[in-house]
Amino acid sequence: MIEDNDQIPGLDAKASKLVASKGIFITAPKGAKVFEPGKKCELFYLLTCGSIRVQIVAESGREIVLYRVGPGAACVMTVSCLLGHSPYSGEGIVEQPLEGYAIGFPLFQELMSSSQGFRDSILGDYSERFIELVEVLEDVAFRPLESRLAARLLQLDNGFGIVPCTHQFLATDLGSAREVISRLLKRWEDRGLIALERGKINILLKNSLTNYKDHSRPG
Amino acid sequence: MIEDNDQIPGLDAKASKLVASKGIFITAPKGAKVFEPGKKCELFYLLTCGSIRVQIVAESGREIVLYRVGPGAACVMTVSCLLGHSPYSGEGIVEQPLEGYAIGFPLFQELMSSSQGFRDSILGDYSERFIELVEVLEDVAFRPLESRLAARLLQLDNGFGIVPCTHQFLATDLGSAREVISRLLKRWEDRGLIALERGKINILLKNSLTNYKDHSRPG
DNA sequence: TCAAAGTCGGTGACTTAGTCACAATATGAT
DNA sequence: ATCATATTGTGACTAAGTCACCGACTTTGA
Repeated sequence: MIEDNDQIPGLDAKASKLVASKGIFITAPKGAKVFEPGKKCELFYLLTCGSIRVQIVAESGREIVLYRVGPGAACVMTVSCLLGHSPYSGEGIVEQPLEGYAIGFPLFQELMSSSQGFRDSILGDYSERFIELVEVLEDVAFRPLESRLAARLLQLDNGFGIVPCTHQFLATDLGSAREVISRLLKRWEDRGLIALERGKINILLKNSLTNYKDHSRPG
Repeated sequence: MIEDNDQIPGLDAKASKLVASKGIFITAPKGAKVFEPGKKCELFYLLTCGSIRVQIVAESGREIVLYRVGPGAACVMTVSCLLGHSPYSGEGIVEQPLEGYAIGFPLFQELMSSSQGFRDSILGDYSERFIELVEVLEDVAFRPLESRLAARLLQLDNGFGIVPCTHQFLATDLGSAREVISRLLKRWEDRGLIALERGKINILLKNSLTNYKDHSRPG
């Protein structure tokens, strides 16, 4: 539970109090499914800690990550579904163990009309997520997979040229298929750019990877 | 110019007056480019008539339509760029000859803080466009082109089984390439589903097209 | 009315990406 | 050690996009 003098990230004192008193305190473990495609949307989430990964899923199992939600940020897909009374089109997976408050539509509306700060933050989140979503679409539709994979590897580099993740993780992250990622990585290994281990990728020639990355887009 | 007793679609009387007095009245012919990738965003548009097609463009020239803006609707990409002070990531093309008002950031903010109706309409537009954008992403990333093409043809059917458009139009609309569309159409023509003419497609077997459409997704 | 320029559609050859069906190997738990 | 599971490797195939053309039709202007 939240202390009296604590605040919920993204809310002012008054709104925090309202949510803490009328909302439902919730927790969820890593991997839990917060919502899924087709399900009706009835609750809005305000996180105090943890994070949720929001993604779309194909029948084939292929996934594309849309954005991630943490404390102080609103899940705009949830807002859209609440406002439009439409079912979810994506799924929300707990990535970091979660704590926060769930509120119903009436309380959500009360916050929207009473708190300028809440309104602004929702609008700001929409604004940012929208730009990002367009970027995801551009990447998926136009940018060569090779370039995106190189960019992601460099991004995930922990500073020592080591990327601790599976091929499946990368495939999901980029909205591709595991086999395709495996083949690209294998080709780079054959050329000496990287070294592959189970669950780990070692970057040997950072500069060459950067070339691949930039070949079709700055990142 | 707008009459005193007219209103700008989507705005209440007071806001209309404000925009009509402080905004710049603009017109643009079909095909005009309202904004383009990389350009700074400084004006917000309120249309009284006409429409704008908002799309992203690849280096190769391939395009994907994100949404269309008409009277009473806000161009959410413009809102995002205004709020985030970021450059446009897509381009806006006039599809139906345009009339309306352009307002600067200060006036936009004044409307946002003074008019509850304006705020609500912006938020509502975000909410709808967001859902639609996710749908576009799902289609482009997961749904077979054949299915999407069939759906679009049936959608464009004027009721007499005639679709008056070029292959290039369909390609742009679906975010594909002209040659690919031409080949799919040719195959359907060989099988007797459609008949092709220059700038026109005749649907012969509606039911078979519906099968293709539904083979991977309801529309 | 004729020719040039532009638009529209067709085609082959090639590359990239995704799908399907497996096999092989590594890891961890019991 | 053995079994279940997770991870990776591979071949064969299909779908989609790219590139480089060509030819056929339309519009326009001299």
